[in-house]
Amino acid sequence: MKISLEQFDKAFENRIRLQIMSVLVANESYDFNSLKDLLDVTDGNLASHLKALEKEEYIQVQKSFIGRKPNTKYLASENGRAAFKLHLKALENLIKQQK
Amino acid sequence: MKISLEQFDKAFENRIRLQIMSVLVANESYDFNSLKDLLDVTDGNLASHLKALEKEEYIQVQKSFIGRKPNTKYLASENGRAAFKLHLKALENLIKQQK
DNA sequence: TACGTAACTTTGAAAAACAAAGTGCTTTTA
DNA sequence: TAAAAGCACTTTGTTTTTCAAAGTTACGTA
Repeated sequence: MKISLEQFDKAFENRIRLQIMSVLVANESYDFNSLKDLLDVTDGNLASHLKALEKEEYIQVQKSFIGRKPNTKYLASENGRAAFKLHLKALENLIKQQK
Repeated sequence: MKISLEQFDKAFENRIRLQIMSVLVANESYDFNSLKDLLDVTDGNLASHLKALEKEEYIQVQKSFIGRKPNTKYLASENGRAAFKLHLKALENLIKQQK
C-alpha cells in the first residue's frame, strides 16, 4: 500500500497559510487587516506568508482606497483554488485510507 | 467569523508525522522498516519524527524479535488516536467553512 | 573476522517561522 | 501644525524545525 501524497502541497503545510487559503477560497476576497484579526498574527508574519502564497501565484493582490485609507485585498487565483483543492483531496485520501 | 483551529495539533503539522499517524491509526501496528519504505525517508529522519510522536505519547513502541532479527513496531496510542481525530476534525471544519 | 542489518543518536547545516523594529506614506488628532 | 496613528509592508535577528549523513551498539551471518 502506497499513500498518495504527491498532491500534498508544501505551500499549504503551514497552519497559517492553510488558514489564509481556506478563507480566500471561501470568501473570494479578504483584506489584510481582517486577515490579521482573524488569524491573530503579527503583520510582519502575515505579510510574509501572504508573500509566499503570492510567489506560488496562489493568491492575487488588489490595492485600492476605501474612503481615504489604503486597503489591500487578497484573492485566491484559479491556480490557487485548484492547488488547494488537490491538497484537500490528498488530505481526504489520507483520512479515509484503508488497510 | 472565527476559525476554530484550537484543535489543530502542531505535532501533526509536518507531512511525515501526518503520514506516520495516519498509517498507525489505520493499521494498528507498523514496523520501522516498513514505515521507512512507505514514507521514503532516511532512517535517522524517520526515527526523529517517531521520537517526536512518542514524546507526545501519541504512539507506543514494541520491540521484539522476528526469527532472530530485532523488530520495532509502532502503534498509535488511545491518546494519539483521539488527538489525531481532533486534528482531522479541525481540518474538516476548515474545509467546509462557510462565509 | 569482517560484513550486514536494525534501529537508533549525534552532528551540523539549511530552511522556515516568528517577533520586533524600522520604513514610507497618508490621515487624523491635539 | 506638529505629533500621533493607521496601513502594509521590509529588514533584522533569533529560535525552531527539518533533514542528511555519519557514527553507534548489538546482534547474526558468511
